[in-house]
Amino acid sequence: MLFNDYLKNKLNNLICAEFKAHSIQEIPDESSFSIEIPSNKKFGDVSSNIAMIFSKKLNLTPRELAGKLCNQLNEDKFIERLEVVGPGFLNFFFKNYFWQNQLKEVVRNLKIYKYKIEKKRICLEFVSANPTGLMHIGHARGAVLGDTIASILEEVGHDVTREYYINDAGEQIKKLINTIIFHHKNLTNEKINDDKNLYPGTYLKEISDTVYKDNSREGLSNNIFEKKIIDLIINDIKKDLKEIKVDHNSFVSEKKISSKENVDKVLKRLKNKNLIYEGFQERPKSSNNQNWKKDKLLLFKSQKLGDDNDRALMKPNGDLTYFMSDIIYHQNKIDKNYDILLNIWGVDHSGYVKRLANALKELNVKKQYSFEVKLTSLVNLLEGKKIMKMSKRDGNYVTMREVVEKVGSDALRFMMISRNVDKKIDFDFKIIKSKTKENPVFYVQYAYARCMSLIETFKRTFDCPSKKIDINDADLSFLNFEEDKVLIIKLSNFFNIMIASAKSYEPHKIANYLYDLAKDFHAYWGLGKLDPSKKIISDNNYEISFSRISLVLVVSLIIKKGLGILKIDCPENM
RNA sequence: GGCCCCGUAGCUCAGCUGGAUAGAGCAACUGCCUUCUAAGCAGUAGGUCGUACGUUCGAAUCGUACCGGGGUCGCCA
Repeated sequence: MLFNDYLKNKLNNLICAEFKAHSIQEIPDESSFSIEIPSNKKFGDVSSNIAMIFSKKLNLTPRELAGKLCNQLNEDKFIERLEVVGPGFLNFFFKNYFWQNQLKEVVRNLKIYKYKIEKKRICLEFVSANPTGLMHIGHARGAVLGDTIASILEEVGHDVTREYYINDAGEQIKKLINTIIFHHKNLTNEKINDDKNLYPGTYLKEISDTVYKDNSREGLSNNIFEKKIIDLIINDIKKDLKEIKVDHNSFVSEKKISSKENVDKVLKRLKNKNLIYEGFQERPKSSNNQNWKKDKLLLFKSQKLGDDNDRALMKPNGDLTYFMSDIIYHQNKIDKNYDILLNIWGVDHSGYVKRLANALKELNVKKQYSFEVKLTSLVNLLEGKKIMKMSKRDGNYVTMREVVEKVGSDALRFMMISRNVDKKIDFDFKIIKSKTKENPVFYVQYAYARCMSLIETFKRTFDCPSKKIDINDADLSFLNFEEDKVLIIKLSNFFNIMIASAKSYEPHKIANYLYDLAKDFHAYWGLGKLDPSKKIISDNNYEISFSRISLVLVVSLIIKKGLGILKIDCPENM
């Protein structure tokens, strides 16, 4: 059993017994106390705050309870030493063979580890870039983040749908179609500028050419013409997503889901809740819509729920607002009985989250579900210290495609999740292309390659080129140095990182862990430089070499597993 | 102005959701290449965790207020 599970069980049982002895009915919450790896070695290999958590309930001081637990644990065959320290910490020092054995546990668990989670059905919506142009670097962040979160959630055992919501309705599509038609009719090569209310850029010119070349516009209904254009763009987006290994298994069309039937259904429910009315709104300050008229329209009583304003559901011309179709879309997900609706949106949608959450809550008072949104911050493209200008005005922004061509999928993916969502990312081409420690992708991959190289050297040295390194054949009792232990503890903590990452929807925890592990491993490797007796492969001692190479093997397995979840390659040599 | 996010070393960021002496990378300085991959390793230096109260055994972490920075407040999506 892995150390965390072992201690958790053990401590939990003891606490349960204490509760019983004190005639306390309730069952102690296993998740309320911690099993952690202290940053300071002095505080043990592992430490727990359990006594401080439960002492009050048991009417003891933390140190008293800790002492009691300590006495009962002292017989444990794996524990070398156990201390009660400070306010009541329990600090565990395990025997070496316990840690040596953990290495085998890690390998065993790599395939079969059962994460302790309650399995949920999760609908994860991400990317959902509008089909009006190619993806840019900001989209890439949402794409990689969403895809990676999905992989992590699946790894720990959830059931995840990766969904792309295609915004194929509304004003922007009209603008798109107008742009396509403009290009076709534009024989004099007139430029698009702001006041034309069209999308700038050469990309849509190409789309226009393709649409009109393949199939004459004649004979196509407006609907089919429109669909053809959107399909072309969506296919380009899909192609780009494939390049960075992002794959959705569900595409939902806004147009389709906003059927009259669905609209009526939602409106009826809102009406029953007395949340809609017909009224007027002031012209918004920021709107540059020249066609704006003060008109009667259907409104949602958002103010009642703490919003600044009531919000439009239907435009005067009968079209749905984005808000309305989004309610329908999310209602649809709730009706499909997902436990969790998780959305990855750009941070510019922040003001919109509460509004939608409120509407959904009102519509689903009795329903169990949770609605969560991760808002991704900006990405700056840098070349050294210089920020590359993203000129949106003329439509010539740096596309994700170009970035991938320059740095590859691995580097892009790693960078995009290396930071918490609410921090901006400086995507520096200079760093990302460098082969140094400063470039985290490289550093981790290099650690893996170094492991592979060591394993090869081991086989060469002991003349067993076809040998398969099996940790069960190794005598791990040679792994007695403090440095061995540090690495082993790190490795046996992998599954805890995974679950923490899944719980908080934060892939950067895994990225950071892998960087840390790589660092520890490189340090381990470096020991041989300072002290030849600590070389991983010592020419004259097969047994010691074999045990150390087993440790190296597990490092490589964990890196491979971790990078695999992040969908990043592990080159065998670099 | 309302709401959301951020403020940790000179710079870019972690900090395991309340734990013990706050950690990495870069930049600076010092060692280590007849090499188990120097594309690397070891070491030195660098901090009033924006400020002030509060919550408790204990706060970078939770709460409130303020200061500073960003985002957002459409009949765009």
